[in-house]
Amino acid sequence: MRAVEQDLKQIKRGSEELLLESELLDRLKSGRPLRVKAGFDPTAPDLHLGHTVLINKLRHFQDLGHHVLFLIGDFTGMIGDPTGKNVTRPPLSRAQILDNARTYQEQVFKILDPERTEVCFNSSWFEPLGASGMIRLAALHTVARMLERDDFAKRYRSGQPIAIHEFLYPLCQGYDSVAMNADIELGGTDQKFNLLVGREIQKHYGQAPQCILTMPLLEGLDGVNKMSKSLGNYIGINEPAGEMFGKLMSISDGLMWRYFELLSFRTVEAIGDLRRDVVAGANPRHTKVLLAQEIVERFHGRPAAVQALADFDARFRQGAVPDDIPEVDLSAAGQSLSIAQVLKHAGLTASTSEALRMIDQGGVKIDGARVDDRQLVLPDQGTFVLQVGKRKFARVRIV
RNA sequence: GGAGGGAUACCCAAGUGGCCAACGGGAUCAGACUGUAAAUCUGACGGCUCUGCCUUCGAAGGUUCGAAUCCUUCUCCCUCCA
Repeated sequence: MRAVEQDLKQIKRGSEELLLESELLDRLKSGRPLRVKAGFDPTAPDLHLGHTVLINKLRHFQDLGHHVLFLIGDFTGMIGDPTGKNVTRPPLSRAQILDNARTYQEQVFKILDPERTEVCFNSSWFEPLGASGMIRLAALHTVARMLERDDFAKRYRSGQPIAIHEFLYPLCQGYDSVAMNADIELGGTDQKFNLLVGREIQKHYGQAPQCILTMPLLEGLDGVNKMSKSLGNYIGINEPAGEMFGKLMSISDGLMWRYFELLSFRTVEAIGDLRRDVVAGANPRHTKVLLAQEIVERFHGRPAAVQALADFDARFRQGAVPDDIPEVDLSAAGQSLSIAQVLKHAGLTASTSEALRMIDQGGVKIDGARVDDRQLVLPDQGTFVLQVGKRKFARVRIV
């Protein structure tokens, strides 16, 4: 009995909301491994730190002996989850979805225990369901109840289009819970509506409604929007150690505490101590280094994390050129190339116009020396290190 | 089916015949200051063989010396009525 209380505490830690706690407690007391569901849309092929908030929690469940059902929404992916979106998502092709799903599985086992994870694809029950089954499913819910959902209501009010199939998404997600016979489903706070629909649908199918555990959404690098691939404000867990470290260092001081809270495995007390130190005058930069080190170490190991810090210091505190920069070979074809052309072809700028602007603004360097002359012509052979801004480098060899 | 409103660059949004590559805000990028933080200041922000040229204002035609702006048709979205 004591253990069950402990487990519940561990489960709730860091979470936003647990519905209904009493139901979950009863299920925990039964002693059987719970079926823990979490769904992922294979819309983006890379997992990022935002996803790991939830995956870490799944890992907690596994550590407590429960069974994780990792759902890849290969069917619902064709709909595209409208959650939090103010526009209709373009549907993905079948091939894209399968491709993305594979990448998902590879990455998720960096955190989850494969032995206690069951990977499911919801096409396996939606394909057999058929059109008639889908209509029966759709009959279980009303338009008015769908419009209760805030983002639908907003879009409707502000004159944004809502396609009919977007209404199907919450229903499908709910039916997933039926098909998987889920005891509890995890999701971001933005998923609450969908998760609740799952309870309704389960009741219709004679199942005990699942419990719901929502996790806070992790803000992206901008500190405002939630971390997402499509907004480009994410840190992918497959990113190179240096990349990951750099991105973590670029977050704002305020956001850093949020990341500590949701990503760090440090105890609540330890984080509180760090915060006190900063308030007392410690340089927040050092604290941020601790965070960045911890996260990089988790995905790349200790040596890589140490190396990333060393590289970072060399590059930004001493202005050194990083070791592993892209190398580009360009053919001069007998004639000399203008600097703008080279920058464009090396992929450092999107266009020659942009290259010229960067030069005008003093953002371009060759072998460490600033370029002032937008007409500059490079010799028809040789190797140069080109830099645009603080972070874009390329070693260009002209032959 | 009927009536009305709308579509402008990454997003929001001005512009209703020449001064428009298109006001303004946001985002972004560069420079300065820093801790690749925040805040602040400066600048840029369609493309090119770049003191000039080319292509953009839902699409296609048309009127005009000249159109994002006027006309026609089409596509899409919204609102109200049925």
